[in-house]
Amino acid sequence: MKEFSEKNDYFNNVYKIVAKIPKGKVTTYGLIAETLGNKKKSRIVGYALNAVVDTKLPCHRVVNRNGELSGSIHFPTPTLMRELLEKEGIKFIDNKVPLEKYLWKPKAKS
DNA sequence: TGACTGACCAACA
DNA sequence: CTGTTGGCCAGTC
Repeated sequence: MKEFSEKNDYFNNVYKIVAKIPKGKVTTYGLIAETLGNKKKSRIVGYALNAVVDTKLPCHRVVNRNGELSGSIHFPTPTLMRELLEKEGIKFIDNKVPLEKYLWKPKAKS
């Protein structure tokens, strides 16, 4: 049985942070991973969103380091991700998000 | 049980 | 600039 150890809840940490992303802002996998510990875990962040089916998580606000919607391919429709972000007031540039404007920094602790 | 895969990132040739 | 390699963790076959 899995205990409630924080080390085992790496996914949980990701969900918590992603769920806290304010509207009209975006964050990156690497940034979340770095906040949790190391950037090398960035893979786990992306994997967490795919492994767990939780529509409550604004996964569309999570982009890669380059601001590209790499996760959009896993959405019901590849354009859904962009539509949601645009609806929140985010302007796309070359099919990417200008992180300098909309980048939101997650906090390690609530 | 062991090996492969995956929504990433950074360094190196 | 492109291609390859290493690193992390969890889930699936």
